[in-house]
Amino acid sequence: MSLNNQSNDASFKYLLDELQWRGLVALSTDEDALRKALNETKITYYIGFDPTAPSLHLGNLVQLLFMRRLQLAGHNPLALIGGSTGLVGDPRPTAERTLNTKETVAEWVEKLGKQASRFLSFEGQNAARLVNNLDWTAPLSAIDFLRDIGKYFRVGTMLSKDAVSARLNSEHGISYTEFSYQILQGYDFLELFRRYDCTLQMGGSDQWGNLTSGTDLIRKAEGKSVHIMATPLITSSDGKKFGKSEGNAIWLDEELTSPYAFYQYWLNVTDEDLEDRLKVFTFLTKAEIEAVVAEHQAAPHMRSGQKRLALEITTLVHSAEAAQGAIDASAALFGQGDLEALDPATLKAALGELPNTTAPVGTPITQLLIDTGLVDSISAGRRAIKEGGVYVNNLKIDDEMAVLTQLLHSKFAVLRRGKKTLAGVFTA
RNA sequence: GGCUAGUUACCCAAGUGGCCAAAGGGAACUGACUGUAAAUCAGCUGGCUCAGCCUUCGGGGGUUCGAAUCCCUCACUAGCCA
Repeated sequence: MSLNNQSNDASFKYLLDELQWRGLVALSTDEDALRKALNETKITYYIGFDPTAPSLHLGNLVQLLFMRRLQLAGHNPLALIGGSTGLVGDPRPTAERTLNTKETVAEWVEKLGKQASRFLSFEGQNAARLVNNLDWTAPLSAIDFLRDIGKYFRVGTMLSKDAVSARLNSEHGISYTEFSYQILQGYDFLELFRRYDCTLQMGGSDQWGNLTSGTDLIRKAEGKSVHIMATPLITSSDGKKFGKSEGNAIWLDEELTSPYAFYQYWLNVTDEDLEDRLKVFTFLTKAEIEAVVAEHQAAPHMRSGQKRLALEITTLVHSAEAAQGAIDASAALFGQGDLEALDPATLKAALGELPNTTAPVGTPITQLLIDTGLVDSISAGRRAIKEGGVYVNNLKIDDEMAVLTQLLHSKFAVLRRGKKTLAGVFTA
């Protein structure tokens, strides 16, 4: 981690101006009041992360870095892990969520808390604090909940929230459980306001309805006005979903998305999105980003911008060592020279960065494709070969029944599907 | 509680007794072209011991030589009525 090297861009007079320049603020409450609050006082703010998976993903990273920027300006971060909200599930516009068991959610709370902690500083005057909303919702009885909190919520307002109305208008409808979600999130903000004097909640703009439910509740229950800032939904210019590769989410956990795969994801960012990504995901200053973009545009085929972006983020999320490993592996495997020319040590290290398997000579190529996760079934493997999309050591395989024969340095093989999906094979 | 309509592969959606592993579209994947970019064009998308076989059309049961298609039942969803 390199928390110490991070800083905001001193060329901005107001923090909010920098945040806006980075494209992080799509919506907020009273902008002038917020600008003043952020510059003239030190406030306490929070963002919630619900345990809906065993790891945080790139969408969460946007929020974590958003938090970090405020912390760098001296404000006090509260990272909330939704131990209770994760048990309920916020309404997705499409369909009802499947509930996870309490044990699973508890396990994920633990994991997400650890992950989130790496992006914030837990030292100094404005050290970050990790909180879990299960701490204040678990002791609450259903009756107290309905009397003390439910009374502040109007059903008409609740129904009008986008997430709810979208579901009501869909053929899926919405369960009472998910309908209630906004009350829980609103209550979180109130509780954090009472406990920590937390006066700002941030989140994605798709959470707007849930964010306002908190400010409304605090206004009604405490007669105080508090703030919200919402980031825009990050989109890709090519229409693909942001943060997805081959349909899979990009996770921050290296077990789920290897540093190599993570690095490659960023290296493949399309030119049009480059500048936006640099602003959101790196701590480079405005001047630095302008320079990186200018250099990139002068020679787009060199991909210097993507390389810088990938290096910065991989270092941030994993480590400088992991980033270097990914760079070396990428250079070795995507290099012009033939694989035969690589020395055994470099090759071994590069293959180690990829999904890999160990198998003896004579193993069917289709089996190797499955073992390394390049395809899901034998049929898919055969199909891939038939389509001309499978290579071993850069040689196209055209026989569906082909087996492993050619090795590099008599121990390795580089398996490739398509242009850039690679895997390694070691022979015992 | 009652009535009506609905539940099809990753998503949307056609199919109302055999010609259905299931039209079409989207998305993904592969190929060509490129810069590990975008756009475009083409191919392809249940599984397997692959000229054949097996499992799929909300769950279970039934009718039939034969069911995604007909009947019963359960679950879920929407709308209307109470």
